[in-house]
Formats: sequence, C-alpha cells, structure tokens
Amino acid sequence: MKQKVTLKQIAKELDVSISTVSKALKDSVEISLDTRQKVKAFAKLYNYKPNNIALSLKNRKTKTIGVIIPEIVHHFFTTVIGGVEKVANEKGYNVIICSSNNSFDKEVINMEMLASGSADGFILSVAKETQLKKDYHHIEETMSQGMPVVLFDRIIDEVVCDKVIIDDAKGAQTATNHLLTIGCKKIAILTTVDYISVGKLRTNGYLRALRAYDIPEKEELILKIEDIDNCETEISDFLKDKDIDAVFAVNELFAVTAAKVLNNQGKNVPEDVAIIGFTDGILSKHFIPSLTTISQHGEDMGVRAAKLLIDKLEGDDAVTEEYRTVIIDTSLIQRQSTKKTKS
Amino acid sequence: MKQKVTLKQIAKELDVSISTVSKALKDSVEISLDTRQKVKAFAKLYNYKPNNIALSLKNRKTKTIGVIIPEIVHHFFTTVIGGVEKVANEKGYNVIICSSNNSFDKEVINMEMLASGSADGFILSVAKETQLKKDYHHIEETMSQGMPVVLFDRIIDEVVCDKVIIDDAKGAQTATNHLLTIGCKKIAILTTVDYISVGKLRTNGYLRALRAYDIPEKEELILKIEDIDNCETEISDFLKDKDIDAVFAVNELFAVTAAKVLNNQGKNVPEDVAIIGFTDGILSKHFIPSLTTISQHGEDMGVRAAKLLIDKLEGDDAVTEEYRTVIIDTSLIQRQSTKKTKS
DNA sequence: AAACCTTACGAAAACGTTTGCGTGTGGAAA
DNA sequence: TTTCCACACGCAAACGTTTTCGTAAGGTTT
Repeated sequence: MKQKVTLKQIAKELDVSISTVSKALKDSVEISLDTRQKVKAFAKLYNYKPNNIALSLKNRKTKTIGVIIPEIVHHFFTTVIGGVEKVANEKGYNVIICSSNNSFDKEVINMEMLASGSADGFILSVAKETQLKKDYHHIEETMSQGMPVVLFDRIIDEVVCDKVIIDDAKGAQTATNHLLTIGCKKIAILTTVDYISVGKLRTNGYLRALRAYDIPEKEELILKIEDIDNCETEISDFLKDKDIDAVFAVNELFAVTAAKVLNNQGKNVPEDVAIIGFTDGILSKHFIPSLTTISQHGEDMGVRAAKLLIDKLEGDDAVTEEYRTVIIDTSLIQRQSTKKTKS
Repeated sequence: MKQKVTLKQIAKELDVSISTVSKALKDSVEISLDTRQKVKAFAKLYNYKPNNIALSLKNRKTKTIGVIIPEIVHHFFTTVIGGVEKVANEKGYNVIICSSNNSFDKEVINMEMLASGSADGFILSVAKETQLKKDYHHIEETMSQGMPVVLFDRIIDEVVCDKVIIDDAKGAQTATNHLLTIGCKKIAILTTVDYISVGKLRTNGYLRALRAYDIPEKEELILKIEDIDNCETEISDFLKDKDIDAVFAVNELFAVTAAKVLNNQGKNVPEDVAIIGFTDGILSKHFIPSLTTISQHGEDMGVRAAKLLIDKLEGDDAVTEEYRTVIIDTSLIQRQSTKKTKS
C-alpha cells in the first residue's frame, strides 16, 4: 500500500530541494525548463496532489463552508444544501454538512467543532431548541472570532449578520388570499407553536389577509401544533365537524395530513374543502389531489446564502462590516387542491 | 474582531513557552500546579480551542469521514447519512457530505478533493454514470493510498472493499411474493434500465418469485425506465388497457406515479390493481392509499457503513486486510395499497 | 582581470500542534 | 562542600506547504 506522496519524497527521489519541487510544479521561471519537466513528469507519475491540510494551515483558511441544519432528512433543507453546493463548487469551496437534530447542544458542539479550524464560515438554520432557549452565544462567539455567519430560514432577529429568508408573512398572505379569491370564507389554519419563528410569521400573514377581507379572526379556526410527529390525531380532532371551506397549512406535512383526515371524515378535497400548503416538496407534488402550495425556492436560498458568505469571506474589510438580508420571493404554485371548478 | 487565540499567544501573554502551555492544558505533571491553573484559567477566558487543522497535520489524520452520494435531495440517502452521522459523532468523527449529482466527473473530483487531506476514509454510493462507464480508477486509487472505502447500496462488484447492501433480489422477491399470496396473478414490474445494479437485481427477484409460482414471465409486463424524471407518460402508455392486477415498482416514485396513472385510467388501487413499492419514504407513508413497500432501513445501512469504516480506520493492520460485506435485512411494510379485503 | 549580472537552485521561516529530551535551579543527602 | 536528584520548564523536531531571500556558478561586460 503506497502512501500519499509528498514534496519531500519527490525532492529526495530527484535529488533536489523541496522548494525546487514546489516551484517547478508551479512553473516558476526560477527553475530551469529541464528540471521543471522532470519534476512534473515525476509528480504526475506518482499522482502527487498537494495536501489540503497543510495548505489550510499555511493559508489560514480552509476553503470550506460549514452548513448546519436542524434536520438532514428533510426535503426543504436538502434543496437549500443543493444550492449551497452548487455555488461552493463553482468557487472552489468544500461544504461540510452537520445536522443539529433540532438540539441546542448539538448545534453548539457542531459549530465549535467546525469553528476550530474546519470551516471558514457558516450557513446556519437554527434548531428549534435554540429558538426556544434564545441562547445565541455560540453564534456570536463564532462571529467575534472573525468567521462570517449567514442565517437562513429559521433566523434570529437579535443576531446581527447576513440573512436569507423568505417573507413568510407575505407568503402566507398570498396563500390565504388565494383561498379567499376562489371564494372560500371559512378558512382554518394549521400552524406551529409561536416560538417557531416561521410558524408565527405565517400565522400573522394569514390574519393579515383575513383582515384585508374584513373577515373576523376566529380562535376556533386556529390550531397551533406542538408535537409535529403526532399531528394526525390533533388535526383530526380539530377538524371534526368544523364548519370550514378551506385549510391553510404552514407546512407540507400538515397539509397532507389535513387532506387525509378530511378524506376520512367524508369530505372531498377540493370540492368541499380547499387546501393550501407551504413548501413545495415531493409530497405536495405527488399527492392526490396534488396540493397547491407556496414555494420557498430552497435552492435559490442556498445559492444566495452561499454567495453572501463567499462575498464576505473573500471581500476586503469594507464589505465585511455591512450586513445584508436577502428576501427570496415566494411563489404560489396552483394545483388541484384548490380547484373549485366542479361547483 | 478578536482573532482565534493560539498557544503561541497564550505563551507570550503568560511569558512561558509554547510547550509549557500545551502541557499545562493537558494537565501534565511536568508542569507545576500553579502554572497549570494559571494557563487553564487564561485559556478558558480566551476560549482557546486547539486548531483542528494543525492537529490533523500533525497526526496525519483528520477524524473526518467523507460521504459521497449520487443525490442529496433524496430521502433514502439522507436517512443513510443520518445513520452515518450518528455513529460518527459518537466516535468523535466529522462527516463531510458531497453529492456527485450522478455525474462521474463530479464523483471523481469530489473524491480526489476529499482524498487530498480532508478525509480519512470514504462512504460511497456510486453515481449512475460511474456504473455505466465502469471506470473505478478513482476508488482503486484512493484505496491504494491507504484510505479505506465502504460502498453502500449502489455498489460495484469488481471493487474489493467493505460493502453494505440489502439483498435487492430477495427484497423484490418478498414484494412479489406478497402480491402473489394476496391472489394477484398478472403482475407488472416498473424497473430501471439494467445498468443500474439495484434495478437489475430487483428485476431478478421479481422473476424468481414468478418462477417459484410457475407463472411464465411476460415481456410485455416489464417496463424498464431510462428517464426517471419523465416517467409519467412512459408509465401511462405502458399501463394503458393492460390486463394486470398488480404492479411492483422498484422505487417510490414509480409506485406513486403508477397509482396516479391507474387512477386517471379509472382503476382503483388496491381493489382493481394492487401496488407495492420499494424504499420506505414519506411518499409511501402519506400517499392515499398508503403504499405497501419494502423498507431498506437506510439509517441502519448508514450505521453499519460508518462502523465498518471506523473499524478499518482504527483497527490494526490485521483487520485492514479483510473485507466484509454486510447485508441488511429488508422488511415488508404492509399498507393499504395491497389490501384486497373489499373483494 | 575585475566587476557585475543571470541563472538556477537551496535554506529557512511560517502556519499551530505535540512530545521526547535536554537543562538550569534548588534542596537534600553524603 | 560536594554530589545527586527532583522539579519545572524550554528547545526543537515533525507534519506538508509556500515564499522570500540568499548564494554559488558561470558568463558577460569593461
């Protein structure tokens, strides 16, 4: 088993100095053409590749972006990662992905681990626990050590840094408006508990849309779900015998679960009750009926986040001091779950 | 913006040598209790963390596992990653994930990049293109440089290394058997082109099951799909007016697409046609009717792959020379799409 | 022949660690 | 007083690079 070949070995083999080898490989005019060719031939033969670690140490940068997300088995987050990777690869950056599993502790650990030399900067969507706990010391600390951080989707207002978000309230308003324009009047919302920032914002958008239509907000049409994994019974109880003609769900799972529940309760989607979701995942696309939804354009978010970060990493200090918040436009994707044609 | 603090800075500040600081932080008895406490207090104050890069260089290992998968936006692969991360974190390893996007070139580039110092070993599921091209030099090369590789799911028989797979043929046979035992006789299969190893194996399993039941194999019941992204029309044409009572799909997408198509063609699932899929993703679980499927236990695969790799990384040379293939058991998850109770 | 300039290369420092070994200091034993 | 031994610490090498600077050899100019 041959080991990785280093400059030193090549130098020894060819009976020149390490610096000569290094320069020869870089086609430095300092080195005679003869030596250059000899060295390059040898390096090729032995498949020499400069050691990234040594380079990182020397250059004091790793050319690596750390991405920390709450869940890895999650369609939206993976699309974001896709966007990040795309830009990163173009610009010669590597991407390290860690999931916090929605745990504050794991988020901190991952961040500290990556911060101690493995990454030059971070793209981060915070864990639920972190939002609940409101402890952001790890983020502040990372930034104060000179590593830029870009927050996306689940961001933190109190932390001053670059951010990439969608206008959740606006998206929710668009969704609710869509329901209103197709004639729905009694619209229920399936949302999360308030400490999840995006859930709260989407609820606000829903309320705003209602107000614009002079429809009074009704407590009994709002369900704030805590335990996402067992939402089915909760949704089922909530929807039971409720007089509604539409449901706005703040995520994909709530939307399909609502569709299922309504089905079981003998109601037709979209004829009896229209449904609109949030996040354009595979579920929405393939469900029957296919679900109208608000697309967050995850890949775009990833692209923008990566660009912001790399700008900061490569920018001079003038750029470094200003922070930007990019708002990605959402879009309404109309599908079958809000088609009222059969009436 | 304070920079990351190093041993050198602490040493200077405290007017001792670098080695003293290093040893003090490690609680070496060589250093007086007094100095030790002083150093540790200072280090804590300035939030000293040893630089991973420097450690990697010194120890000639990075404590990172490189994972390369064909697609990142893919439920099965993310579950595998979840498993890998779990084990890796337990054992103090980092995980770098790269996607090849099913491109041979990108697979090679990613591998070479990670191999030149960023990772100690690899967990890999090869790209479609790689399987088609049958060019495995990058894998062989990586291994010959002393970095262990574990292949999973889409493996390569010709490459000698650790592997984690499911028994695809057996799983497919189980699936087909299930259809046969509930009384189906005319079973179509939706599979991939042959060069995708898992597709071929699953097709074999299907055929084996038929043979065991003395049912002749019929060409017209087998559809090999090339372009996965546009499978709907292909499946629709194939299924049109076909006299069948069941469909076995080798993946989730084919399964739900078949369900949709059949629906559009006025057939009921499962009453008229039963459907069974492969891979237990969200689609199968949430679709209406929910889909019976073969679970590959992605997380388990990740766990086993990570364990194999870490064993090899930390093992002595005796272990290093033998290669193991772990076969993960599949299991049948019965859901509504194969319920024939209404007959 | 002296002074100078190219050419072609090597030495060494630096990045941040760890660690084996050397060494100065002080006190205790002889 | 001499010898010896802990003790507490520093030196230096090593990991693999890159890059600045120094320099020997040889040739060219006056």
